[in-house]
Amino acid sequence: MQKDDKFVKEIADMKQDFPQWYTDVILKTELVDYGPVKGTMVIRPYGYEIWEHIQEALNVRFKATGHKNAYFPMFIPLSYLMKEAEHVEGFAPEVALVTHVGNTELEEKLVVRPTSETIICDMYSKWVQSYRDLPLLINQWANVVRWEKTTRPFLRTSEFLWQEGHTLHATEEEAREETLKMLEVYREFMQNVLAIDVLTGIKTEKEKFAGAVETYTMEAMMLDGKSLQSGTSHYLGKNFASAFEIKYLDRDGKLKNPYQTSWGVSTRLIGALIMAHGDQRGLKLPPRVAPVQVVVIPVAQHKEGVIEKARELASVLKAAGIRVETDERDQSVGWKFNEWEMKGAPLRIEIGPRDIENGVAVYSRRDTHEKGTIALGDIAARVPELLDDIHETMFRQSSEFLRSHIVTCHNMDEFTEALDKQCFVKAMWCGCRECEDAIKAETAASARALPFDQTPVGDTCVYCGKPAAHTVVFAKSY
RNA sequence: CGGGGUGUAGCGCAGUUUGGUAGCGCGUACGGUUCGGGACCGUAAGGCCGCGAGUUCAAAUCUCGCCACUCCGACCA
Repeated sequence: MQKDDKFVKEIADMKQDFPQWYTDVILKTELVDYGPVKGTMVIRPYGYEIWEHIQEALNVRFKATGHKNAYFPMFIPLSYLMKEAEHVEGFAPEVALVTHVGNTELEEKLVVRPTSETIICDMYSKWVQSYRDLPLLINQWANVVRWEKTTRPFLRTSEFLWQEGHTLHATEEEAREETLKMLEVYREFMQNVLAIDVLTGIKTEKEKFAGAVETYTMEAMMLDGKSLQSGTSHYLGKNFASAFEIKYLDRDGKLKNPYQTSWGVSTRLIGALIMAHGDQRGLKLPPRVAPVQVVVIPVAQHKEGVIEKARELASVLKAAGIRVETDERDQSVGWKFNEWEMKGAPLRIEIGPRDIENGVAVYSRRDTHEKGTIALGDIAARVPELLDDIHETMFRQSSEFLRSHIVTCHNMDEFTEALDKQCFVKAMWCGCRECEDAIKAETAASARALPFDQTPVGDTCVYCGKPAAHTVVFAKSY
């Protein structure tokens, strides 16, 4: 009993300092471990399986939109990176350089890819000859390296896993359409797979991708009110195509540069779902990516027939296509309940002598902590329904949390007050870089997105009072 | 790169002020009793006290140097 209180308090303390809670919970639940090289992380099997489910769900969507997967090298000649001016400037400070092989200095230094636009464009320039080769729709799953100064597992690590799509199109219109289409693919994925509602919009000039004409973003709200850029889609125009001399012969017999897009999401998504759904008890994983969707816990498992019944239930569920695990470890049930709640399993099923006698099993939902019983014969039918309902409930909670934490502000007093209350700030902005920088310097909040819905929330810039041009959402971010 | 903090068992820490046998909790292994919300008893294994010099009869402890990690600021999926 005393131990229980101590544990609850321990978790409550974690929640007070949210970043600390985050770090503790992902280490305790064995999602990751720290790598020996500073800023790197080891993704352990439990965490990696979440990534695999994310990959599966995205690949289904990419196939549906006509994209094919491919793979490009990790090493990029330094000269490639230098070809697009803004791109070099943006990435140079954080690229890792390979200068030697053994004792021999390399003729041309190699960068470890921070992103693959350059090497992919180099290949595309060989592949594209005719308008018949367009559109070119390719995605790659890869690791990239960005040597950041401060790191946090999943949210920002020196190396991370991601997916990057790179497409070429004959017309600007089609490329712009592609950019928005992929943003929508991401948004729909966040809603229907990760159960996270997001704010979508356009990045300001200051925040956009180095080398892009326009960057679209989806921002997810973490439980402490901070924003996490969870995915981006860029319209690149001809910036890279002209730098890399990608040319095709059009119907009219003229050589032209195609229009380009790129878009990506990373293992940061795992960080997003932890920080957007977690609670005092630990992780709360959305059912569609949870490595263990249902955990079956035999109660009084030493008694005759209990383990057998638990295994039988699990095999029924497995046959119904559910990821299920029977926890037969020699621990008390209370211990197992707590551990699986901390690890975020969406649904728990308890089966003990009493239940067997009554012909039922007890379930407990991770999202609402609601408990109930299911007749043993209905398990295969009821559990999938419950998992779907858990997903819907989690998304609704996420959506309500986001929508109720966006505050419209007309002056800087309201602005700082809203930030203190851990909210996103919706305000007007004149569009100048000076105001954007000044707001960041004073409040630590950055412009996250110009929402698609540009309904004015005032007519003067919240900072300088000049006539305003944009509705912007500001927030502190990870 | 600027400012703080911490390095002692797998993890979390005490011990350092005032030098004198290397400790506690959790975890691990073995044996037993338990099991409907983090059970208990017993036994055991596990240490370059961050690294290097110095002072001393004697250093986790004092002195000097170095290193690593971490939090807060500037940069970022």
